[in-house]
Amino acid sequence: MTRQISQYLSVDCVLFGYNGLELEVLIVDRTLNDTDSGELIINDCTLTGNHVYEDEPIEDAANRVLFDLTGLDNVFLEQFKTFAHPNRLKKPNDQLWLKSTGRDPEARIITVGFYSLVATDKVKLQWKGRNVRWVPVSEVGELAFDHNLILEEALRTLQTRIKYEPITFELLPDKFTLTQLQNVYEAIWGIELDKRNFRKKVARMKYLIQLDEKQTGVAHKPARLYVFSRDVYDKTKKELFDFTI
Amino acid sequence: MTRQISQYLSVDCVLFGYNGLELEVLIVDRTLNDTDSGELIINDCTLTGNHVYEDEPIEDAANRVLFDLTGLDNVFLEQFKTFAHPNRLKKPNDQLWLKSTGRDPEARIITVGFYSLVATDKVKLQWKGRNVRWVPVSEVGELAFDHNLILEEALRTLQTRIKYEPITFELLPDKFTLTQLQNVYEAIWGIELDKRNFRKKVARMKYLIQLDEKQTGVAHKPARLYVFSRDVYDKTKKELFDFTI
DNA sequence: ATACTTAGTGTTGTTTTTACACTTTTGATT
DNA sequence: AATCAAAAGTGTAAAAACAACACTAAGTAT
Repeated sequence: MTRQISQYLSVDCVLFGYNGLELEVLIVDRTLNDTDSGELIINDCTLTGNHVYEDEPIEDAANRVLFDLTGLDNVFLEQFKTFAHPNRLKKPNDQLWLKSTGRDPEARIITVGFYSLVATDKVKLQWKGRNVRWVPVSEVGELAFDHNLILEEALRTLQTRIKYEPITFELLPDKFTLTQLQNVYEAIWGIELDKRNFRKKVARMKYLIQLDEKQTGVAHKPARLYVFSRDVYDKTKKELFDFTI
Repeated sequence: MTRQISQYLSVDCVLFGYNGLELEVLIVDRTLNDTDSGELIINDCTLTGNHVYEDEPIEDAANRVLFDLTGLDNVFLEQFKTFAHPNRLKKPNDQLWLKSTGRDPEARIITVGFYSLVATDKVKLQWKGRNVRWVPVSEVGELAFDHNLILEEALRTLQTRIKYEPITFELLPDKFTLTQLQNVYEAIWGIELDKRNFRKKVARMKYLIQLDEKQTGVAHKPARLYVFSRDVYDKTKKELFDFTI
């Protein structure tokens, strides 16, 4: 009994990473060869998406995509928007892609957009033999389907969400320095922040725990390392859902 | 040529209103009679949702539901989450509903959740002869399908969103008093706010314009009326996307 | 005239924000 | 051993925002 694939529902995961310098997004190269001539007919880039099995919740499908890619479970993952425009897959190349995977090119395919944050150095990437690579968000070119739109919305969501929720450390190693943390905010917002004010602000966040450890192997004064404590965060969040408008 | 309905895609609109006292949500009573005996077999309540036409963007479908209900165009409307669990419509009553509208009860039906804010006194409600009524959110009982879950998520989204975006006046008449505005926040959050601090805070919001008008027909000191200026808001929003974490 | 009801207002102490520049600590180089 | 390079780490003062708190004003109803 093989598992049935939904013919009209898919998930796309906008997988954000951080290389110490820029915000990156995971891009898949997809090539399609003509079945007869073997000639290359399409060479497109896309976000990492996938089908959903008929009996599979969409959150599970998104997690499956992430697990297949990164080998990681428990990656930060959040649904942000659903894309269902009737013409979203009606460009000629889109239609070829659908046909090549046995889909009905007339069907209205709905995709639920998730975004995800991973520490790029935590993972060894692989995906079904396809070439996947990190691309700085600012250098992403034209993507197939409506994936440029999806990326744009995901980025907007991320930029807003980090104002109110401490999720940026998901892009960093478990132990990180305050400068690294500041760099993440700067990379996501594309602006510079004041170092002293930034540090005063994070000093108030009880869930950022200073360790008795320092950076090693750097050719300058080594920075102190910090970890994020989910326990402390959950506790303070429960105490204080900030109601002031 | 009749317009085709999508067999697997729907929208649900969580329509929030405010009665001057409590936050309310629009609920539809649905009854189903046995085709043979005419006997009432189901009497369920649901949120206001509908099918999506095959050639219709989901935003249009959601706006159509709102227009059919309220006669209003340009109502505040925002997509907040998509519900696609494979078992979301597998309860016995859900299956009866699907059959009664000619749907395949086996199909996996995806619903995109929108929420919407309307000033209840702006609208005369009607919906295809069905009984629709405002119910205080705190008094909503068991709903059919997964609509209790959808309502819960919509409310959570609303509670969060009003912290950062001025959308509360959508629940009020065009001209409103500061007390009314404060009451809306209190109703949505279920807490009380300090009147003086609240007024100091809104005084800083340049997009709340004080009119040279006062309330009439009240048996006490009449309050000044205010309007929301979208122009001013859009301008200040562009100037200041608040980057501080 | 009086009572009732909601509108509207100010102060003080505390916390947060913003703007801004120099010293410290390490490894690398000579 | 001395110097250099590079990033870490730190404080202050003025302005703004926040939090707690109670009385007077202005209109209708009787």
